[in-house]
Amino acid sequence: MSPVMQTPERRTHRRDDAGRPRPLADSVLRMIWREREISRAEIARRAELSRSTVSEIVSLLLPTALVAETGTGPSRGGRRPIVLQFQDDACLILGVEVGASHVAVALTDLRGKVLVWRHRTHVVRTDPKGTRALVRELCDACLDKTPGSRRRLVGLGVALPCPIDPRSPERVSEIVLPDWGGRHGLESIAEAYDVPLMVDNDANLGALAERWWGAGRGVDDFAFVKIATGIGSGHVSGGNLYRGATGVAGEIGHMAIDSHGERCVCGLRGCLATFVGSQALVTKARKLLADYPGSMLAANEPTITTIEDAALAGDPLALRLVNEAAEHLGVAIASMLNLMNPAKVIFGGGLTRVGDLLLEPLRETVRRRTLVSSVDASALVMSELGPRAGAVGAATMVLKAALHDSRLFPTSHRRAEAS
Amino acid sequence: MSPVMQTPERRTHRRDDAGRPRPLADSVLRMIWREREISRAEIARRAELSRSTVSEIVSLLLPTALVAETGTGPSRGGRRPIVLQFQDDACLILGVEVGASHVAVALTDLRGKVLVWRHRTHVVRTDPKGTRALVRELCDACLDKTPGSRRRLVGLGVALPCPIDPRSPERVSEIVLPDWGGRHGLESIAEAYDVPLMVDNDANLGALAERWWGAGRGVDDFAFVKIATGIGSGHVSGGNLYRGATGVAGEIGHMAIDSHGERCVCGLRGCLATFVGSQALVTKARKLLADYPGSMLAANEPTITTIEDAALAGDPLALRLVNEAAEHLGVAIASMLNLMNPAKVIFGGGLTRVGDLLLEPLRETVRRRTLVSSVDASALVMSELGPRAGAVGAATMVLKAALHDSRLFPTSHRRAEAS
DNA sequence: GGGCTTTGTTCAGACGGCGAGCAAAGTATC
DNA sequence: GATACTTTGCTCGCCGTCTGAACAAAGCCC
Repeated sequence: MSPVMQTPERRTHRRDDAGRPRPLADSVLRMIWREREISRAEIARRAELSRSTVSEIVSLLLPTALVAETGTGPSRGGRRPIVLQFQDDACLILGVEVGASHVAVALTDLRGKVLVWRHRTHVVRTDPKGTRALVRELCDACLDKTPGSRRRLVGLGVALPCPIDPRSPERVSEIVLPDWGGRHGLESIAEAYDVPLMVDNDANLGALAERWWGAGRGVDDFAFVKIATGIGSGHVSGGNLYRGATGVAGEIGHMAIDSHGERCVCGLRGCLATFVGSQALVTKARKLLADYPGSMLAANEPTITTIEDAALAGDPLALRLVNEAAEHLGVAIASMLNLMNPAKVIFGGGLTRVGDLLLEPLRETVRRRTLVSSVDASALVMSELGPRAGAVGAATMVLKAALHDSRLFPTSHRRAEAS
Repeated sequence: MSPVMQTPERRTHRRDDAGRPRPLADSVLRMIWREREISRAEIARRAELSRSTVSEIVSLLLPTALVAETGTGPSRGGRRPIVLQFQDDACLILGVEVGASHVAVALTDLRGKVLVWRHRTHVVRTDPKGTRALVRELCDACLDKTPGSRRRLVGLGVALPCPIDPRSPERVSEIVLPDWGGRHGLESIAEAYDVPLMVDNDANLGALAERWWGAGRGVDDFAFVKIATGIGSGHVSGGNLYRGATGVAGEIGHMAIDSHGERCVCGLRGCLATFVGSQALVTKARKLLADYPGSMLAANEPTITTIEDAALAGDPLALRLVNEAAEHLGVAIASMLNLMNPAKVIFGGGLTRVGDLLLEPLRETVRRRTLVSSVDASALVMSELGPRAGAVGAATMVLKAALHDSRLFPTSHRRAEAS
């Protein structure tokens, strides 16, 4: 039962695993997914099940087309095993990222591979209606490029640029998105495709994407810090997303790192966001331009993109801005490490374009500022998924839900609508 | 499977619920515990089980003496139900708190009620051997006061004043307790009683105690902030303890709230602990004494206790110290709220003696400093368990483990040693 | 080729939980 | 007070799930 699922489940059942056909079938399916290729005997050994049970479960899995027999594997001193292979292309998932000023849609397979990608800038904050139409348009475009995709669609995942309370996932914050009327209103799109809709915050889904496909693979406790217009973080704890009481956990941008600093919109003084957000950097660049008359930034009105470009080109002013941002970010990260004790911190979002220019001074700051040294410098890394993290994470949320309740897969027993 | 259990489980089993007699028996037992008194039919309704299944499970539970039939309840329009009552006094638990400078032991029943309490100050940090002997002595004293207690003992829980990594619970931090040689060495005591040993950090166990018996009842996401020699926090998320990657989560005392502040032992500048810890308050009191010649604190060398007393008596200097501590604490709490989004914050430890003197300015600071207002002022409250939170929490850890695996209860099928 | 191992299947059986049915013991209605 | 109805707790047969034993097929090793 995903806390962020909006559409009701297709069948009712009483307890978490009861009423479901073959309680262990899903865990066997997940193992095949995880291992990609595995034999029945190997499943039995790893899951500590009897070979007869595994055999019976596999015979139920084969007709779903999610798993296929693909030849034989190497002998272990006896009969050669039949290789069972998870069919990554058996189904498709739509992952949508709605940012502050853009919409991106990824059509993925069951291994997180992006098959079709659509991206368009849009005034999301002020135009909810147009944004909804755009999401629909880009989703349709993705599906139309892939024959038969509607029939094989598992679900629609959406990353939104505001906190989502798992208890009422249809609501969006009226503070962050004042023109949206408190609702994202994307239900009709999922209904048009007859699939479940799931939504969550973009930082959470970025974290999820890194956990499954990126720098967070195999790491059960880490933080994903997204530096874009604002700064948000998603936290994975014990392998699962940490959401807090009302789903607004991860507002690392509003940690106070200097109680004498400037007042922030959130009410605190000296928030991290007042030092490191795009707007803060641009403002600071303007202020310092007088001291750096030869800077590349003097040519035009500075933007976050030109600052990044200048830093990569070695411009002293831009480098100073990045260095100071790293210093402030380091203080907040150090506090976060002491409080939440992740094993790793993954940085995503726009500013990560500058790569080690940001990361090196950041590592140095954190190294100087944590005695308990809950993480060493090597645990501060850049996102591996880059700008696609949000949309891929949205698709991953659907994949995760389906792998934990395989009845969500549209295999055989479901719809026969037109593709 | 508790992550902090040190002694191996009594029987081996393969999966979490497999190999265990009656998978649903423990959840029925927990329901009876939770409801105190309940009929078979009511259990069947709430757990969505058939009456026949419940009947059979109860017939297994009755011989354990954890549950007893105690008459009949009111009719609901038909035959009157037989009341099943959880027997809180069927077993006993030892909960130990080892503080920086004291040892306390509570012998509790299965409802967290403290039956015997022993407390003694001791130089814990510098005398590991004497501390271990003292723990043993106080435990023996508790057991000796209660006839037959050794036979009915479920386990030994210990709260330690340093982070505990669930993956190696026998280890203690060499930084926090340098004289202890990296190990707490309490295994032999549990072995002497032939019960499992479980250990965890004192802030975590304070949080657990408040969750089960205090201000955190029914709250699935909250933070417990312990203000004593240092400042630590325990976090409950989704009803369970949040431990982080290596069990050191909750070092709220080392959040940086002023990057220009004094350097802290931890490497950061302007840590909360440099403003609000006992030592910080005493130092500050000395510094300010010149400005407050009439202060009650001028009589003797100020200590944290005399400062608390003076504040309660209305002394201006002491009140100023408390107010400023509340202000700094408020900044850290606000940041923590933004990052972790608890529904409530519970304050424990020594400084809480001053009560609303601390809480009121704290609430005001937090109110001013959180726009997203993830908690309102009423969600900042004092501990309900006070100085016993640690020891009671240690016992609760054992109780929780036993209620999730009733084979830990020493009922019938176990030892017949001398009591 | 013979002995051994491994794989995957079949089949009888154990076990947990379920629903039907029933007696006991209550309430509601006349 | 008699009758009808409800609720409780138990017994019993049934079903689905998983298991172990047995077996054939297919490999390895000597």
